Amino acid sequence: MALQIYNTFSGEKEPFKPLVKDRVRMYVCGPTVYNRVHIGNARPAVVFDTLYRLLKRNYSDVVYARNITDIDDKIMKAARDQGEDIGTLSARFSQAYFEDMAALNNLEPDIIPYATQHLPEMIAMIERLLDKGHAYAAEGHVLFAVDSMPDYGKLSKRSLDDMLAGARVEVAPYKKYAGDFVLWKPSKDDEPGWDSPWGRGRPGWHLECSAMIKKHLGETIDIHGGGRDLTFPHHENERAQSCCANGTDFVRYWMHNGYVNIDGEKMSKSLGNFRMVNDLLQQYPGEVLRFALLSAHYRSELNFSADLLDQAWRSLDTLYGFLRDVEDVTAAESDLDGSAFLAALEDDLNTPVAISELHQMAKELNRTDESDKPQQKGLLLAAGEMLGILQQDPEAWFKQARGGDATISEEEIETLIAERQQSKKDRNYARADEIREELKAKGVVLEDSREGTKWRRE
RNA sequence: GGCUAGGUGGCAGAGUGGUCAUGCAGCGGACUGCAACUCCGUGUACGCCGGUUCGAUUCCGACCCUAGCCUCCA
Repeated sequence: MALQIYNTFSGEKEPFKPLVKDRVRMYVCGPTVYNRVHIGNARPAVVFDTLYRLLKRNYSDVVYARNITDIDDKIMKAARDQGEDIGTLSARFSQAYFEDMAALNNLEPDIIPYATQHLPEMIAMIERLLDKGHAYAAEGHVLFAVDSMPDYGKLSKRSLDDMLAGARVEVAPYKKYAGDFVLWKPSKDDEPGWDSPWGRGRPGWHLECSAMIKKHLGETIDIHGGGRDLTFPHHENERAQSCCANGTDFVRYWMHNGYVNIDGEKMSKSLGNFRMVNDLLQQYPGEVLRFALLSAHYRSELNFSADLLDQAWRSLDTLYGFLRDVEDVTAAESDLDGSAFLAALEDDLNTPVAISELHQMAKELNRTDESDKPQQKGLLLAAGEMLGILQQDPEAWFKQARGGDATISEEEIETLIAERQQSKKDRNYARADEIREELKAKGVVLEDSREGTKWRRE
């Protein structure tokens, strides 16, 4: 079955067809780098990374861009608070972001554009919008005139009247119309700014994505992704800018992931109920976090809890356990073509079902004849790679520290295991059991088998 | 107030007009010196009330509840 994608724009699942055969251009909104990211911010990165892996498998020419917003009022505030230059601050947090994303096994996007490196493109786009009558300058600002675009609001499915009726914000005096949004705003002398035809200032938030997409991916792209909360106003406004400036279709498939919730509430910086990726990484392997994020369909909300992470960890243990049993089997080159696993991913990235299929593949690997194991192992590893999991050495997986620091070293464990082997040989089972208990108390579980004793931390 | 999503077994989470999701946990059994791993077995799940239907968790309507967006936000 061919890839199906739910398109926010149409509100329906649609067959995916790239604009140009075998060529896919995808853009995902990245972070505003003024502090470390939380697990909710990580969700789109993991979801669209998984989609990227699938696209690369199915199409020969895929380009994935994920931006860094490095100019923004929040960055300015954070820099001021810390007596730091905005460039220094944003460089530090973009680096931290890359580290967090790498820990979650996200591949690097092909292009990582920075807003501050695209001021000329943004200014050019504003000029274009002014020329075409879609924008106007007022009091040092340039605003986009939303009523100049007939289908403004179509992406987020709301009418201007509805929005204004429910508006809770004061309307700035320089706006001709309450729904108009800023393309350019003036900077005070002590604020970062760039020279422009409208004076020294800085761009509005939505503009960077429009300008960078046009420059790096073209006027019409295939997929644009991000969190659900970006649908409005960010993506609606991006669409308005790009469609009006370029005069062509902007995005063919809009994709939005659901939120990560805590106790049924959206995780957000303003609510203060967020969990930083970096903090979680002190307690859980990145792979566990990734697995947890993929355990729900990307459009659903995902309730985040310690229980969820523990379940993810146990599930990965089971899968790695099967792989450990076939460590001496060389995996064959296996093709996922026609597999239920692939069909699940191609059905609007149904990762819960894909994971279910992964378990079935692992079971199959476990029960199949020796002669078929290389093939089955290859399949399982290939499927794991599509999801960005199961690529570690199984032994290393089980020996990694759990929940922070290891209280006993590998050498000490090996010594005790050797002593226990001897005790067993001497039929001193009391001592053997004592060692088992001692290790268990230190979070080490022993598994005897014909080949010897294996251990893992838990 | 306007608009948009949802409500599935202890937990997580798919899906479907009529046999089964799946995983984690639990329980029983096999295996094991004891364990662990693994294997086998195991649960009156689909918010509430009506309607359509031979049959609805799945379709339709009302109701209740939850979350989100309308303001920076993945």
